[in-house]
Amino acid sequence: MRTRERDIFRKYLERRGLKLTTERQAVFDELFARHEHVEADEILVRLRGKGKKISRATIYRTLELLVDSGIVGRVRIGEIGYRYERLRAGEHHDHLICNECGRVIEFFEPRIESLQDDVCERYGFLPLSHSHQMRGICRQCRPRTSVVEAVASAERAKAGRRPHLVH
Amino acid sequence: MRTRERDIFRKYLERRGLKLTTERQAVFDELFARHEHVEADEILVRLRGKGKKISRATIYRTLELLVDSGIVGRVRIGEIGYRYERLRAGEHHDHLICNECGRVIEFFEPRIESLQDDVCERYGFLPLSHSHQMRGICRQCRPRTSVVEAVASAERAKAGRRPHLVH
DNA sequence: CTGACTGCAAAACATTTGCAGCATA
DNA sequence: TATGCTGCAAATGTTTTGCAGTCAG
Repeated sequence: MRTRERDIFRKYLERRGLKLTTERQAVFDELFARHEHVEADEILVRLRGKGKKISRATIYRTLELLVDSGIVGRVRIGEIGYRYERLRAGEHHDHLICNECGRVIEFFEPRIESLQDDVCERYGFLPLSHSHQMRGICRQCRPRTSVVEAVASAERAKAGRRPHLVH
Repeated sequence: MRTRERDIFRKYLERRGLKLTTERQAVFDELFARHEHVEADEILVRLRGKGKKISRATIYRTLELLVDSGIVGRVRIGEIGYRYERLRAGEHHDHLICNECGRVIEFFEPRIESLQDDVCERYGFLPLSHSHQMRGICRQCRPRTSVVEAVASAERAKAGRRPHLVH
């Protein structure tokens, strides 16, 4: 399975004379095994856990190729470092990130997308990419989190040098 | 000038038994001297340029206090590190970032803000903060940048490990 | 005076890179 | 077989921290 993306990747490599090595396949598989937002190091740990021998450098190098080939996206979700997510061709989404459990919810709101274009036009700005995310408390965590606690949670997140984005 | 923010900061420090040192004042002044999006290191360089003796560690420690006091915002604008910007009470804005010249344009679109709330409601998500930015080519850089070049610019940015956000 | 602050240098982190040996097309 | 790949370890760049001396309230 995941033949479509695998083909894209394979062709991407072929076209520039690169090789589809076992390591590259392993990273690909790990990333496409389930739909998640993974950190580079998580991939290393998971693969090592499965007994595969691979180095951190190769993970990073492969992730760069995957992102470049367009089938994987790189987003800043935590405060530090990046998360990688598989992309479905032509689709696009932004993120809601829970400060409590770290859950990442994807959303797509066409009216926001179109207003973005309006804004760009207003400033004579040619948009090439955008990044939009909201942080807060997700539905699952809300029942056990009052608004007061939510603010405290934001504080905690800040103190712990985790989440918290400006505004 | 900048009495208002200076007072907020002073009170913020007082309330927690912290001290308003010359170094903290210097960082404050540098940040509020003009309205820009500055990197920690830029502040160091500027202050040193003015003959002030201050260490990088103190800059970072002071920036944390300023952000915490609410009068300064910390945003990810470049690919690496943060930028700091003074905030005006109650105001909020998001950013357009030029891949060519690095210029940062602030924008505020109430309809986007309100749609954000809609999205959150839809997912039962309690929003606490958000981060929204678009990358592309600004008005000043567009005349000398065709669309084809713009894409190339995005590529360059990627290769140079600069700009480029996913999507 | 005393607890808070500073500078320095070292540590921490995520990520990148140089290099010598290894393996895929 | 010839590039391109890999792992390793060292380098990077930003931000944080421990510590001993210094200073604001």
